[in-house]
Amino acid sequence: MTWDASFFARNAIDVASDLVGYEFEVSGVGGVIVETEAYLPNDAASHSFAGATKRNQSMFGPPAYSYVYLSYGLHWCLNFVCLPGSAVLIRAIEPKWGLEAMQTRRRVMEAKALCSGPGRIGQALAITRAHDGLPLSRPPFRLRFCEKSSAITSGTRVGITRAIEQPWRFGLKGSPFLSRKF
DNA sequence: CTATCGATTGTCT
DNA sequence: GACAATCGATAGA
Repeated sequence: MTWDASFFARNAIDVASDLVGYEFEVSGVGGVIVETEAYLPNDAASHSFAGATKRNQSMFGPPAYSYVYLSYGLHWCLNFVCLPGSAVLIRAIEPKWGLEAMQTRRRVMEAKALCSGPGRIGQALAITRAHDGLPLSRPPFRLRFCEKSSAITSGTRVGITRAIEQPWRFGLKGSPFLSRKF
């Protein structure tokens, strides 16, 4: 079982929910996606809300591509593009491959602190502007379906000031690698 | 444990 | 000039 571009050519809410449990890696470093958030067109908290700009152009490109942006001037965050103007933010990963590389890049040893947050993932997987607008189906990325190991939960999104009530954050129930509890 | 605050820079008003 | 899809350190309960 695997995925294709049509998997992402859907409502970002459905994609965000379905992505939890997938395995993802960048140049051999990664693990299981355990937390995601959906951002939609006409969503006041989405970078695409005010229309296409130089920064968010990837969000308006083809589905199944990456959208990487710099958060607070210092954290690179990774999204998977869905239908035009929508994307799924990858918020937490359960480390599985390349633990040593992650520990070196993050300067932390505990597995729970390596990828539990969008900025931490960016640092652990060495994501930069160079990873923006690339197809998820080809190196350095690798994304593959993985049988769900437990139930999916949902809740409100994190770190935003608008549309804060939307329950568009999804996660693996009970996972110790979440960025926050639900 | 929770709460607060500084860091740092691209982007938009 | 203001602000941001965050993190880590620190102070206090």
